[in-house]
Amino acid sequence: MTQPTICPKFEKAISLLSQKWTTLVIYQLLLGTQHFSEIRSAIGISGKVLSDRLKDLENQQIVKREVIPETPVIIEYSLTEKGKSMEPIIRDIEKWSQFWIEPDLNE
Amino acid sequence: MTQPTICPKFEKAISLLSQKWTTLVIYQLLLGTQHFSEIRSAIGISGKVLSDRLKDLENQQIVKREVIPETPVIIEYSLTEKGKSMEPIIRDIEKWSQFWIEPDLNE
DNA sequence: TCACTTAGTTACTTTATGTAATGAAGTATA
DNA sequence: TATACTTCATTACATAAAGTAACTAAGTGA
Repeated sequence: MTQPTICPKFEKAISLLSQKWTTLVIYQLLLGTQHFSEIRSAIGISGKVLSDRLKDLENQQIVKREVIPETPVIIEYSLTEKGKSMEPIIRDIEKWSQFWIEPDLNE
Repeated sequence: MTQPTICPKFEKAISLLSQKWTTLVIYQLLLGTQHFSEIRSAIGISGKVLSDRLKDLENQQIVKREVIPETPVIIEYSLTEKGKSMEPIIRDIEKWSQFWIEPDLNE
């Protein structure tokens, strides 16, 4: 029996979104351009993992990293068009969660 | 500086969706009721992880597990209302991926 | 000089996934 | 009645991903 394989584009999108923190980083950047430590403290991610995630997202052309050559140098992270185009997905998750999720009380 | 914390409902939804395989399992069940080994071979997940995921999703009331007392016993997995309500999220990811994702050639 | 900041990195620990073998309950065939 | 096969799992073990904490380089400011 040949199985209908899952579309590789969809699979790739899923593997991106099912990495921990990816969605929250994008969610945070939907608010606008931010610095490393802003994202870090806003979503409570560690420096190491944020650094990894931002690299992944840059490679996927979802996040843009800009070095502003002032002194001291300023580094700005923002969403590309591709990144911004994920907003509907994230808004849907947001809406769904408001309606359907009961937050855990013991956390 | 007090940070605007992220909504716990949204966070919980995100942590659910960012578990590996969760979305693909739901995606598969959007096609209708299925048996363990159907899901397994359709999305290429291992028995162990599928077992874990289905338990998680049952606990979240996203998936319903029904034991049909025939002989041999038949076990059917399907989406609850809550599970079905995730369809728009998944369709959005699907649409987004079709437009924006270049599949990796080397995989 | 000393303390503090930003944007990371490094070494190490813990948790999550993956792989492969196994089990229980049943069927199907010789 | 062996035996081989199926389904829905579980177990033991290996590897990969994420978390923690200390550290670095370059700069500020007192």
